[in-house]
Amino acid sequence: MPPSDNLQAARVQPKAKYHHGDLREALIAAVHKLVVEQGADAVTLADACRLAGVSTAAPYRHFRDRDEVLAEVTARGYESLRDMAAEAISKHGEGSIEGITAMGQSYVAFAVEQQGLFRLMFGQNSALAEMPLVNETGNRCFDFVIEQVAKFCAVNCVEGDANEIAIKLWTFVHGAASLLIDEKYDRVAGAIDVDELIRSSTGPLLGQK
Amino acid sequence: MPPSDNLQAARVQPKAKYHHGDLREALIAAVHKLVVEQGADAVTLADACRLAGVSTAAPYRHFRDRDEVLAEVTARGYESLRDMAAEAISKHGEGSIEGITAMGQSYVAFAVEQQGLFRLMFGQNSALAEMPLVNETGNRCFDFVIEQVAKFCAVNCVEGDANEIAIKLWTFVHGAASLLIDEKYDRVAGAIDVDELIRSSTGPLLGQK
DNA sequence: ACAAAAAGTTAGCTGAGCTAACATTGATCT
DNA sequence: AGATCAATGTTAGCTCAGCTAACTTTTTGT
Repeated sequence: MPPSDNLQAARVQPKAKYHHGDLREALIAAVHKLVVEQGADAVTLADACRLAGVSTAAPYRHFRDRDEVLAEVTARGYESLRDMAAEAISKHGEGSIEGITAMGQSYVAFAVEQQGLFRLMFGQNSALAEMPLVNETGNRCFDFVIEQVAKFCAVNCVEGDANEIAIKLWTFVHGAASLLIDEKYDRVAGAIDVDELIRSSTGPLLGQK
Repeated sequence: MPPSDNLQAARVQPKAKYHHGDLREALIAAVHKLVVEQGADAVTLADACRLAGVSTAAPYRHFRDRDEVLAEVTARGYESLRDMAAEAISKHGEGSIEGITAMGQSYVAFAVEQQGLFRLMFGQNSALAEMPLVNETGNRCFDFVIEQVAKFCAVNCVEGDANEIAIKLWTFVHGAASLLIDEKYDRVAGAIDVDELIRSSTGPLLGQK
């Protein structure tokens, strides 16, 4: 009898032939799903194999090890976060405070919707941190955010170093996202309106009244 | 031949007798050390046993499972963080902005000095999050921080809800600590003076000019 | 059509978490 | 003091995940 039919039943793409077709992508998709659902630590390559309907040795034809799959998932997370930020900006126009605020809110939304992935992207994993793929997509993502805030500062002639202000805003939003998904806010207050928290802090941090 | 003599050599307290004496504390100390050095995910109960000079089955006389040891380490982390905050406040006096700033800086210092522990305290571990020991010490820690900021607000008659302001400050400091230890700041700027970052943001977030 | 490369498989190793059964020791009770 | 018992060690062994080696099947290129 085949082991754990429940997982095999949830197979992303049923495998009729000996060769899967696109196991590499299927594994990335499966690991992404598991990361989002259970957090990276709990993710097992073996479970991903069951989802994809292949043996536990199959991944090693496509990836060096478990970390390499996680790296791919992480990199795509950065790209996705960047896309969300870009969308927020383009909706309100570059250089507008609404755009900056929306970008911050989208950052938090990403963290909430994909907790496990967010933590993977920002957590400690020395192996991942050293991979060029992860670093490059990460840099592209952060650069975009900083760049947008700097543009805002330029347009609005806010005093102070644009880069420094951008970093402050990022710091705040990142703190909000982290504390929110860690459920730490619950300990010191009732339900918190994080969107409002960000809205009311963006101004002061930008040096406005 | 005995396995991994290098770890046995580093044994916290050499075991001469059959009974260790205080294995419970020795294991907590060993796990703490390993958490700080390598991060919680990489910590192995087996390694802790080697440090303490006992067999890998010994811990189960004192702890239900690996998570219960981590819970103890986490709880002590909260206590330690609270102590650092209390020290910062008492050094500058309650209700002073210097005390609030110092508290924020001590928060960051704790994160930097004990990265792995900080991440354990604020990361995702559903099993730990449900343990009363962890929750209670965590609450005591956060309550203290919030309480001090609220006191500051009361003394200085700052407008706005004291609790809300406290949460904003905490958010900012937590974000700074997280991004700093994740080395994300490096990607968008040269060396950052986090102490200065906190100093220059505390005022605006407190609603001051 | 056939050889080579790509991409699967099974079997098996290591090492960690954990349990069960057994051994040793220190504490307690008479 | 000596016997007993609870506490706290140990060894052996189970499961399961990561990973490798050797083998098999399919696809691809000449």
